[in-house]
Amino acid sequence: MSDDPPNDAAAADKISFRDVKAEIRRRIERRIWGPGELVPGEIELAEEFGCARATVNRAMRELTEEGLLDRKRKAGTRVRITPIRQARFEIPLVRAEIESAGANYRYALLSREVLPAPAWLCARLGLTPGAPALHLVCLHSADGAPYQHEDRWINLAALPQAEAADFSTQGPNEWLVEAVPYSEVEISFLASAAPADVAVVLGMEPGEPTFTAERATWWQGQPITQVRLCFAKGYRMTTRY
Amino acid sequence: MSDDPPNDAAAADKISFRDVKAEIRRRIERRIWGPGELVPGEIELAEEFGCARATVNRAMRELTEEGLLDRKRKAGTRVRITPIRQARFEIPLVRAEIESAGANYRYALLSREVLPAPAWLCARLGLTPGAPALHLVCLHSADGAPYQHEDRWINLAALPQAEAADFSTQGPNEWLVEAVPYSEVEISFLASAAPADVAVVLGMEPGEPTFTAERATWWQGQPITQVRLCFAKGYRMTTRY
DNA sequence: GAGTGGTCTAGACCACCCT
DNA sequence: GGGTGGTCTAGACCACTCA
Repeated sequence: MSDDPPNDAAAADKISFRDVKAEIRRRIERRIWGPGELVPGEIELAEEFGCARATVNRAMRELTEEGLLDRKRKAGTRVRITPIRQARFEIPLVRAEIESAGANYRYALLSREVLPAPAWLCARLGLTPGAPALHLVCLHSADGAPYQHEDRWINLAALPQAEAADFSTQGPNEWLVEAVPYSEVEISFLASAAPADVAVVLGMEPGEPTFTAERATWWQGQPITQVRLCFAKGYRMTTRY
Repeated sequence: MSDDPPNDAAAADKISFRDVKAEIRRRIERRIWGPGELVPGEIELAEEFGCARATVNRAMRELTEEGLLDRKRKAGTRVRITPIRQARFEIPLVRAEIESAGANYRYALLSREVLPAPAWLCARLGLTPGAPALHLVCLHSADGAPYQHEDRWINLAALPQAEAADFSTQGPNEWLVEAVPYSEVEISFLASAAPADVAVVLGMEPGEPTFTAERATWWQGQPITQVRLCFAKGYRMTTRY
């Protein structure tokens, strides 16, 4: 009862945009504001909550980003009829993914060759036919168990220094992150049948389903690399929202 | 030459947080500010750009969210050593996904039964054993071709009105979005071998790889539904970032 | 045309946390 | 301890778009 400490929820010091956000979210979830319904304007809400309009604005802006609201000038703000469900996945380096699971990471280079880029790769990345490419095949393991098979092509025209790089101890992924960070990426996830060579390495039967990621990367419009990652049996990509 | 229209890029009216964001991003991409490096403080940048600190703040806050920067009070702002690569996927209703591809959507209910929830389901959702559940199997087609097989369980203890709902023309997904919007979701993606019944429906061989999503849903802490979605051959989930 | 959201500003206070 | 980011405020102007 002494003086009130600034820690508990009851202390109504100043309204944060988080408070506003939470309250608005509550009203949507409890259907106080039903789907498709027009919600009060920023000024009105600012008065109700006793805060500045900017505070309400930030709250509603973030809720819009999260797919709960739909805002239009003049028309006002509405609760989305169908909330946009979106999930965010982090795309970690394999090493980080394995180590953060508390397992021991190991990397092995299975093959390396310099070839003219095959036709499908040129089509995929927009390469000039016959451009020199570095083809790498690698295995990433967790606690000694195969975890991910990596089949990578690097455009040597754009990244000639890759030819001199030593990929026997460092994975191409980590090398590339250092050499060409902040690039533009297209990524796909699919289920594929493990080709024989991949299956052998991952300890599966050929044709068994393998969770697969395909990633193509550009840097300032220039094609850099394309990779197919096949995960060992039982892999799942999970998230909450 | 009359008066200057406010349309072209050269018109330097007022600095937007977008401008600041783009410029900072440019400096990071071009390694003017290298990985791990400390970048100037908000006040300094605000002076450089000739704008308010709040403007710089918003720019840097968003770049932090996008995984390019790392901010700590007192320590200042640094370029992330390894940028966090993250991808955002929208989780659309199948119907929307199919129709937005310009195809004709069709829905069919394959089976429906009320059962006590099986043990695995209770474990997954945290249900009391023996709770009544509605089990639905459906098929979603695009232009007459099978697209997605849906195997769903609904917790009737939480959603008794589901038992009376007519799922012969409307998919459970759409019904649930109306009945229980804004719920909490855990979703996984994996590659699985198509079970015989699924394979038949999707026109695949049993055991063939199928891209699979598993989704569990709660509402205010209460388990609502669990679904396994198997996609037809060739499905990919793609995004750019 | 007018109302709503979108953004910028200038100033202020605070919390956190490195040196 | 002090510097940095985090946030709120009050006011202002603008752009879009609906009626």
